[in-house]
Amino acid sequence: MHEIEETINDCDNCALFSQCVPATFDAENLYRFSKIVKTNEKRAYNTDLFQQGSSAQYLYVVKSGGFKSHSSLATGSLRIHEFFLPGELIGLDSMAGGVALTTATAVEDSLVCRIDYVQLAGLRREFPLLSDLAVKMYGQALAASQVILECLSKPSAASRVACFILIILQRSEPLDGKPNGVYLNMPIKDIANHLGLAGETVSRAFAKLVSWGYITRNRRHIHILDAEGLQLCASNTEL
Amino acid sequence: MHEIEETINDCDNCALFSQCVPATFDAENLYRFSKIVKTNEKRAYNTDLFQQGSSAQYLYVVKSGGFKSHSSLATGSLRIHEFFLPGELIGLDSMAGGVALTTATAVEDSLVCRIDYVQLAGLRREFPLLSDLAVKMYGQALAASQVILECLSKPSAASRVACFILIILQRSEPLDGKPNGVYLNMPIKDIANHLGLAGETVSRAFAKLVSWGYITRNRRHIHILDAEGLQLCASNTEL
DNA sequence: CGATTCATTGAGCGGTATCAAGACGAGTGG
DNA sequence: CCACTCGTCTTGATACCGCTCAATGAATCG
Repeated sequence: MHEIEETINDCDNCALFSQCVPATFDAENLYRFSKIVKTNEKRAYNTDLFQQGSSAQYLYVVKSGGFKSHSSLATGSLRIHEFFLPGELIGLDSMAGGVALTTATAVEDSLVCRIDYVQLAGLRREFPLLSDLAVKMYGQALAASQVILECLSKPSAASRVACFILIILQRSEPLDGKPNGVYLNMPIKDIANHLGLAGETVSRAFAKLVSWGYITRNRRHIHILDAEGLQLCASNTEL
Repeated sequence: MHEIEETINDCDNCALFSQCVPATFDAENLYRFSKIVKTNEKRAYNTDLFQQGSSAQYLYVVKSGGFKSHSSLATGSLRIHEFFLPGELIGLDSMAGGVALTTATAVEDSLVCRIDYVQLAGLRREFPLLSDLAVKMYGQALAASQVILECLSKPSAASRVACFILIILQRSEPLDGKPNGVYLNMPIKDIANHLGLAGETVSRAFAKLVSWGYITRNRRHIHILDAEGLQLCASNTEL
């Protein structure tokens, strides 16, 4: 058994610990894990975590701030694939291939924890528990992807935006204590791109949701007044 | 070492073997793997592989035919999440939670191979190689999901349909030798639902693609004439 | 052949993209 | 403190596109 003090990171002191990867580890696993994690790397607003096409070496955990993943097509058009909130993993999709499928950019000043792919794979072979955890993480990522997909398939702009708010709310709930507040740390334009809409349409959709009494809004701060109504609006194919 | 003849399935004789899960296994692993696979289960058109909310026990590989996964929301609206072609895995997303997140239904008479989750997890703990394979499979599933997401975020119906054709083409290419032909084994209405469009709109989009000379079409058989043009159309945000 | 399901085609309407102009906030320098 | 500027966001007008509804056409099966 090793002393916690020997660890080179502060996972055991991290506010996100209970939501993070090593939450289920025993002391031995936690120690081994701590050796392959570089915690609290700082990334400034608008800087890239990694770039599309470059060799992917690390899995990241968002500790604070936020990121977006996007890819540019040959035509020059840019599409935003995902947003990453504190506690979420970035780089799962590139772990197998070793090549980054997207570019990840900080939408605000952020802190990340960095895990080496190769060392993680080594640890995974030693600790079956870690293999199960990987399956769980991937399953969650797939489920999250399906939720976004469902959101994208809605025909109405208001439905998509309502759905998007609920998604972010649900994903940010475990960490911030505020059950009815969401802070959208990305520009409206990025949300619009992500949802396959024009920025102006998203703006109007927000205005509708406010006028209907479902939410109040102050710049990027959203407060949910009527979660059920929002849910109804999100699931409604019409409107 | 065990004799191949002892295996209870015919993985070693399967036409899909080179594209399938056990392709990278050595004889020992293949033998062990064969013990937990039930091959060639028959599923008739329109029957469910599993249902949303039920306990998920098996991972499936599509051997022939095809499936769609869909979920029904409280409002009664139904959304089709994914289509599964021969050689692809169904049930990855439900492996961790043990509850089926979607319902999977055969879109034509099909054959599947069934793998028990629990036994697979046991094998995964024994054979590190299998753990790596799981990561690879999940990575592919995530990547596929992102591709679909990109397709959904396109504003134009023609773009979405063109993108969808290319996706199916790319995914069916490794198995059928036909590099420029696609058979869409699902009704147009299902494609429309999946793409967030109306059935009529998809029909018109097909007509456009035909009139522009990108494809020819005979019912559900699609023949690609100009893959580059189709690609251009798919990636074009306008049009 | 009639019955059913699926696919196409047309007419009208509503919603979203587009373009343009204006409002608001934050940061800067006088 | 105020003018200036830049980026982000909002608001308005118009054209286009896809949704809806309804009717027709095509294919499969009993």
